[in-house]
Order: sequence, then C-alpha cells, then structure tokens
Amino acid sequence: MPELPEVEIYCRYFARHALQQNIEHVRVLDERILGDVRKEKFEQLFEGREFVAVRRHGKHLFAETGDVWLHLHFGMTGDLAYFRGDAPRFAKVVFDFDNGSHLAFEDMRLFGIVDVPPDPNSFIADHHLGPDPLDRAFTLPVFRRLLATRRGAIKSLLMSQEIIAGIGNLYADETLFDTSVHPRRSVDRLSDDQVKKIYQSMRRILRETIARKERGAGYPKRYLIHHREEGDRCPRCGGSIARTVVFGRTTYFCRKHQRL
DNA sequence: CCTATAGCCTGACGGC
DNA sequence: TGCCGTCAGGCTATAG
Repeated sequence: MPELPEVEIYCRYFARHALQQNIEHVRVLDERILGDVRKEKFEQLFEGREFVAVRRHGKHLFAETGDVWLHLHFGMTGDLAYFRGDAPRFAKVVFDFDNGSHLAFEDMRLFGIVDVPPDPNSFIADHHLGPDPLDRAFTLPVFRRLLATRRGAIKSLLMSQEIIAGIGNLYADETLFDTSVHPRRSVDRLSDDQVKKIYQSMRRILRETIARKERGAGYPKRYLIHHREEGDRCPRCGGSIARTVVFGRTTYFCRKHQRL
C-alpha cells in the first residue's frame, strides 16, 4: 500500500532509471488506469520526449518532460518496474526507451491513476492537497494551525489528504502507537505536548522508513506493523493489540498504552 | 464540520 | 480440485 515513504522510493527509482532517455513508444495496455486523458492522446503526448526530473507531493509522483507532466498515483497495488524483455504481469502503461529498456506502471487492482496534469502545483491546488509532512515548510506551528480549527478522531485527520498529504492507514497507526495516543482521540482534546510528539514521531517514522527501504532493510522491530493482528502482544509494553475501524479503515492499537 | 457507507477492483486465503 | 465469501485499503461520492 504505497504511502509517502513508498512513493519517495518510487521517485528515486524513477530518477535512477528513467531520466534523460528518449521515449520511442508508449503503450497503454489497460485504458482504465488513465484519468482524464484518452489512450491515443496519452501515447502521442510522450512519444519523442524524455523525462528530465521527478518530484513527489504526498503519495503523488510527478515526472517532467519539459512541457508535459506525467502524474502517477499508486492506489493500493501500484508499482514501477524498469526492465528489458517482457512486461510484468500487471503492467498497465509501458514507456519504451530507445536504449531497449522499458518503464512499466503496474497496478493489479486498478486503484491507481496515470494522467497528465497541467503541472504539479495546479494539481495540488485542484485536488486540495494539504502540505507534504517532509516539506521544509511543514513546521510544528504549521501542524498546530492545521489541527487548531478541527475536531474529530486524530487518525481521521492524519489520513485526510486535504490536511496532510501522504499519510495512509499504516503510518497513521504507527505514529499513534509510537506516541501512545488512541486513534479515536479527539483532536481538540490533545495536549500541546501530544501534538508536538505526533508531529515529531510522524516525521521521524517517515524519514526512518525511507532510509531503511532505500538500503533494502525492513521496519524496526519496535514497530506496530509486525503486530497487526487482534490479540497480538504489544512489542513495547506487552499489552494486547486491539483491532477496530476508524475512518473506515482497519485500525490496530495497543489497549494498554494507547488509552482513550 | 464530521462520520459512515458503498463502490471501484482483483488476488490471496480460509472453509467446505 | 475448485467454488465461494471475505478481506485488503487507495480514493470519491453521497447520505445522515
């Protein structure tokens, strides 16, 4: 389930493999993956161009060709593959470079989107995306301001892309587990210190995960992610892990150290 | 403003 | 072996 750290890794992968290469052909293998652009138009837009830069905002990847932008959203099962030979099983769009290699956007479940926005900033504005939590401008005062006017479960806010762009179900749970806050805790009842802890923890977890994935390592042992099962033991305090639904998503937390 | 639900989509998995 | 129901969770739309 690609969230911010996974999409950051895709950006780096894209940059390592797919920049500065002439795109000979584009193959849209399943048109359902496209947003507001038709197959023929999409293919024709990229043929003869080359990608020159990649950037990310939240869970969204943008690749620039100089005048045309490619936007990738990975949904739940989106993936990138740079390859030679046969396209992977779930490839939906393939860019054929003139060096004989290819870049595929794969998506088994089709929750992802491939399209051609005017540019990243207008895309972000049009979709009312909030700030990226790893952006320089995303300071603690900014985070406090975002929460100040809101109520409701903290987990819902962390997952709302219009408030913060990039946090999904797993990292929301991980952040709250780390800060000992119950996922249903109302935002207006968080102490200043808890808000600060959530801010710091969220950013540390995102950065730590990116760094570890970059060198092929897994999640640290202390993470909740290894214990996403009702009744499992909490790796921190030995409490029992609870399973519930918040914001329509399966949510895990520790009954003992994340009290409401 | 906030919450809940359905729907999109398909492979994995448990049960029979 | 294979069929069936359920689950996974990215997002949007809609209703309450």
